[in-house]
Amino acid sequence: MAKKVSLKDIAQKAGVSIASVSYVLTKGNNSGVGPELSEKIKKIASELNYRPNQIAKSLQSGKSYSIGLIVADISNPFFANIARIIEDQAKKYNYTVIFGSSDEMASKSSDLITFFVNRQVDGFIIAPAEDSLEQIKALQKQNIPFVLIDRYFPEIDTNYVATDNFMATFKATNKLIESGNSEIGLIAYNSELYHMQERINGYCKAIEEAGCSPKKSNIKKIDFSSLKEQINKKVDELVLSDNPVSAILFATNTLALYGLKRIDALKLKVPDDVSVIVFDAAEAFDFYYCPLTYIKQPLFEIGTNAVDILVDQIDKPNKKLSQVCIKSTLVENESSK
Amino acid sequence: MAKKVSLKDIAQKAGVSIASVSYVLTKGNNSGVGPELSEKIKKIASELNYRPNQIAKSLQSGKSYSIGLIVADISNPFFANIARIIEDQAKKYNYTVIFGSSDEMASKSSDLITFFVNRQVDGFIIAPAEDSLEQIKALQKQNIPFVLIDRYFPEIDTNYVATDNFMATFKATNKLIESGNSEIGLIAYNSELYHMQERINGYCKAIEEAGCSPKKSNIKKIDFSSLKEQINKKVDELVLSDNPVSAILFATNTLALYGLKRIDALKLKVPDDVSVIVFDAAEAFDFYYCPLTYIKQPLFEIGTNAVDILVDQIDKPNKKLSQVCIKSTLVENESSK
DNA sequence: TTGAAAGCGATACCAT
DNA sequence: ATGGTATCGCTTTCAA
Repeated sequence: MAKKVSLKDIAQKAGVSIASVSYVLTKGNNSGVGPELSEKIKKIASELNYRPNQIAKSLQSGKSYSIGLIVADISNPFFANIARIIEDQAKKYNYTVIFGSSDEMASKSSDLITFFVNRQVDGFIIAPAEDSLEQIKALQKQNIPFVLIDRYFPEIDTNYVATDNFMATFKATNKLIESGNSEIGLIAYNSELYHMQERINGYCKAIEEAGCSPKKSNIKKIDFSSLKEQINKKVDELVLSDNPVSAILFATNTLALYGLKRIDALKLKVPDDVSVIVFDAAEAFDFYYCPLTYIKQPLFEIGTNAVDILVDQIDKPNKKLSQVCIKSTLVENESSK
Repeated sequence: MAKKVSLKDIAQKAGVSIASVSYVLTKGNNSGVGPELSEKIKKIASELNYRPNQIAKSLQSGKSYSIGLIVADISNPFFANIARIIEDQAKKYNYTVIFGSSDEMASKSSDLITFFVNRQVDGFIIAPAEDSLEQIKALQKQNIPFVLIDRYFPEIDTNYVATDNFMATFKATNKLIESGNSEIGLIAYNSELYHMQERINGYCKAIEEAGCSPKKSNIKKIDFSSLKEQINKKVDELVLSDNPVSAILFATNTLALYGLKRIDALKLKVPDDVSVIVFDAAEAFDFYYCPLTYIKQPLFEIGTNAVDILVDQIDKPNKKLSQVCIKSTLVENESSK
């Protein structure tokens, strides 16, 4: 790699001090440096195609202008979309985004956080993995700015931006009840994460308000790590039991993707045999024969807010925490009839 | 942010020099430092929870251990999947990935490259945008290591990893011919990018070998920036003309996504009314009523090879260039019958 | 208006 | 075996 041009090179060529060059190049016109000298330096800098070394700047300033984004899996459309929004928003503040996927595993998440802290990121945007509470607390203790997205921990006070998961599934379940479904199944992840708990709670609350009590047998929980192995059995339990459900609410779009495949394989028709509502849209559903009713999360707002809050927190470390909860909307289609 | 622990802090607490601390912490046991002192330093370092400042290391070593990934759009599943593979592979070498989306625009691509160069990335993995040839040449001239993926420029000698686009569409078109289709349409992007040209060439070659000459009216080109505005008209021109095609080859999965929606809207059935082959798989096709024949790109190989080659190039700047072309496979399903 | 020099944190050469 | 010190590129204080 050809050696890079530094302030020193410019200073030598111009026959001035490094300091003067620095002044001109960073402060612009009102640098205190004389106009002719100023011009000369600018000219040489551009001739030499000078590019400031961001690393050196960072070492000196203590700011890297980079943020670490940790999600479950960057290849998951939900997170890929958020990543794009975060990228664009971060660029507005001149921040760079470095990313990592935790695969919902605390150990990977922990490694990533350490890795990124060593690289001196100025802050984090994190969709925290199961059992990562301690890591988040550690971040807090070290006063490293961060914003949680998608999920958060109600027991600790942090910045977060998420949707109102409880209301979202509450409304969705109500919709299914209104459509005349009495037995409604829920397929969720087997997780203590707050967003998942809230989705389950919203479902239960709606059932209760309808005067029933939520049945354990209608709530199926699937392990993150063995989705494909468990989903068929859980779907079967819901729709093939003695008292089968007439509707299913899927707590994420990945669950729905595989769940619907099973429903199709069983030759059951949506919505005639089973009504369906899905949490989150996905391109995959574009071609489903029955247009799906789904809960639409405010991705753009989540992403932009997260960046705004993080950057603000980085600039003003004593700012009070921001906890943003944004409503999702229920997009009604045929599948919930 | 609580001030970070530095070598100096450890040195002070241990009553030794910074140099000794550095030796112990970087060289391990055979550091030349006495065993007792060694232990003492290690103990204090871990007590203080010392984390080396990667920025300082980078400044000193001239290596940032980060690579810039520039794709068209990180939220596009194709690139999101590649990003994940690159992330995992980079981690094996202790590299961090920072990413940016060019939206297929040369201007954005150029900004990103500059931005990342300033941040001292050690190298790039780039899916080059239209008209970005000059930027790539500039990278070359500056001796900055990079590997192109997905597309490359045949007129310049660079590292690249791509699939054999020509063979892929050649075989796909042949398949459609074998299935008895005489008029075959191609929907591609209106782009000079090599991968797109090769996909078009492969199609033409297959038609020629079948003893026909490719008709201009059967080849439809769509602008990147106005896909949704143009696709319906192009599909219509293919299937509703006086001499309609009986099969369509889509040059990317995004084109197919919208093209198939149009075909459905026209009440045409796949494959009875129109046979279809798609370049690349996508979750979106999982639910298409007719299982689609598609060209499966070797994503994993492309991603891992790109990282391997880049890291090798960073370590050995004089190494000769690697140009890797990996076959895609045609996954045959109902839609091409 | 200009510049010398300290310092950011870590490494490595060269003394002792 | 241990440590002083120059160095990476840049910013900023202080002095001239």
